Amino acid sequence: MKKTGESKPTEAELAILQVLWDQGPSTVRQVQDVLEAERGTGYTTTLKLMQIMFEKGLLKRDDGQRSHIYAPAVSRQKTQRRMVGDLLEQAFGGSAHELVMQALAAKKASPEELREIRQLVEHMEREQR
Amino acid sequence: MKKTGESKPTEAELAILQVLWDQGPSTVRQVQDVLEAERGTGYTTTLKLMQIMFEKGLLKRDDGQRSHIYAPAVSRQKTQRRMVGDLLEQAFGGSAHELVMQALAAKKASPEELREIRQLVEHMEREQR
DNA sequence: ATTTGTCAACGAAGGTTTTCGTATTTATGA
DNA sequence: TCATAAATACGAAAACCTTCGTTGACAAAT
Repeated sequence: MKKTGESKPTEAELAILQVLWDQGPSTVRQVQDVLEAERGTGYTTTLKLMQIMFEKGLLKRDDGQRSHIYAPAVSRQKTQRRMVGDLLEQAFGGSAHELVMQALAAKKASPEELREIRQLVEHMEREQR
Repeated sequence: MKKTGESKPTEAELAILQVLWDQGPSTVRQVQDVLEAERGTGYTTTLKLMQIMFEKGLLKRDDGQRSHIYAPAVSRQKTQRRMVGDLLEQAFGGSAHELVMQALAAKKASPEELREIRQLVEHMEREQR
């Protein structure tokens, strides 16, 4: 088993991970440019956060260059799954059914999305025999 | 429009809300008895938290009695919806499809649950015409 | 009336997250 | 070489969350 980032990312950390997941390995500046626009974060704030995340094992980094290149050390999938799992326990008492209901209510899903979701569920039902 | 609790509950606050949603209006002592067993929380800790939640508008209270009676000021549904909505934006970039997938992966849903979810989706698909 | 127990109130401490100011380092080019 | 720009490093402050010790009020039992 591999030992990756244990702690669950905070809100600000998650915003950084999103950028890195979307854009791939990036410098602090590149991440900050996005965050500046999105949330008005200052440069040193982003830098410090990314340094802490590196120490926590949430990010990897290549400091061979003048500007260090940061990359996620945790996968989007695993992080998402963990966060959903936490929410499921904390707010829904483990009822996936309830969570899905609220998710669909929170965001009007498009017909395409609904179809995808239905097919996913059907697939899981078939697999479960 | 009614102006209810704006802020999103923290983890400890959510645990208190759960108890109140489940048991109905309760004294600090009644809430604490549950939390004591669940997370080993001390009495004054629970009290302080509930006082803060009252100030924030997360709880209502009736102080007519010797022991104040606290009740949720926010509904379980709305809170759940808000939290799912936040997670959807923060961690899934708004993709409900992705979220549902991870939710089902995080917790193996039972055949009954899967059936319920499928029927829910089918219902929504029909409604959308 | 005094004691005993329960409760709300208050304040403060410890931890974590987030932000930012300042200093230091490094590359570039005049 | 020196000035400048851009980046990292460092430390500390501000805000928030969580916990708990202590105090005073109140009620019931003695």
